[in-house]
Amino acid sequence: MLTIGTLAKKTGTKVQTIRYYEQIGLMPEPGRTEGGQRRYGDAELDRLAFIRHSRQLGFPLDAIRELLDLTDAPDRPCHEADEIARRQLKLVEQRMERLKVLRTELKRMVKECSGGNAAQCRVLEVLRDHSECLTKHDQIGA
Amino acid sequence: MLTIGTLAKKTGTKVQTIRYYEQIGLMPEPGRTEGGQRRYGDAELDRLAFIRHSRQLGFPLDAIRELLDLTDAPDRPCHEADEIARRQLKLVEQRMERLKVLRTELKRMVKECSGGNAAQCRVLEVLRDHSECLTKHDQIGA
DNA sequence: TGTACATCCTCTAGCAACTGGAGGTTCAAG
DNA sequence: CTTGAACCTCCAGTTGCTAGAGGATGTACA
Repeated sequence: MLTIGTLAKKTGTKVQTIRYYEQIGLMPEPGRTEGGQRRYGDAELDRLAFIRHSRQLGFPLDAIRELLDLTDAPDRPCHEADEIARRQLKLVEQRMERLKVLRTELKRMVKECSGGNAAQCRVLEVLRDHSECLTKHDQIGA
Repeated sequence: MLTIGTLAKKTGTKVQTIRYYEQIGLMPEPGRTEGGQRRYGDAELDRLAFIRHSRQLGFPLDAIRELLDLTDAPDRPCHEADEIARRQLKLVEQRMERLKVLRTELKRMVKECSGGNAAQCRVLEVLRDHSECLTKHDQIGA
């Protein structure tokens, strides 16, 4: 039986995060001691490790929820999990594409900076005037 | 004189976002009509365009605030803006590195999926067991 | 058995950067 | 003068946590 702190350490999660996962129904309500403290078993440890690993791979919690449903129903076809992973892969690739464009633009801005004062600053100038950009970058975020 | 809606259209911003920028002090409080509606001039249009473009390049609002301060003080040295851009460039490059690792892992997962049911699913298996990963990926998010 | 103190509990609020909706007012065209 | 699109304020929600207040519990050691 593990305390929440031990579980946290073993999975590299913060205690509050575990409670948060419980709150949103991603982790089950565990058993409690007489005094009301949570105690976890190996099943919960596995589940949390799964969640954390999926997060590290960038899966959003909703996707993880679906994946967990699949592990709970081992006879359902695999392609659903495959689908989710493919979706995530696509997302990652899209983000990389966008970042590539941004990197190019930023590199150019930094390179052209000749070190005068703000009035002649190329960085500020490029930001001021979108038309100076060599590439289109219309989506926000990264 | 522009209404908030026209300003929004011209800059590709949502109306609410403009009001939000005003609320957090990124945009100035504009003039109002007798009835209390906001009216904007060209200075505000330029400022908002600057903000939006910076956001498209991934700059966080805090950084944009600094950049705006610089454009307001044209005799300050340029290297501050340069610094901010460099910082952003570094961030973008870090994100790309992380995404690259994730992409590799996800690709492998998807490739190994042979299409049985969830019990034999490679995707789920890899997620279950971190030790199967070829690379380390310890940071969450992307 | 007592006590110290690390860890646990719940609850609330905050982060970034918006977005959406309710419920009501104003503006401009016809 | 009416109509209806666009405006107003205020509040709540998004994602995925994180931090803190204020108090209870569990365990090791004397």
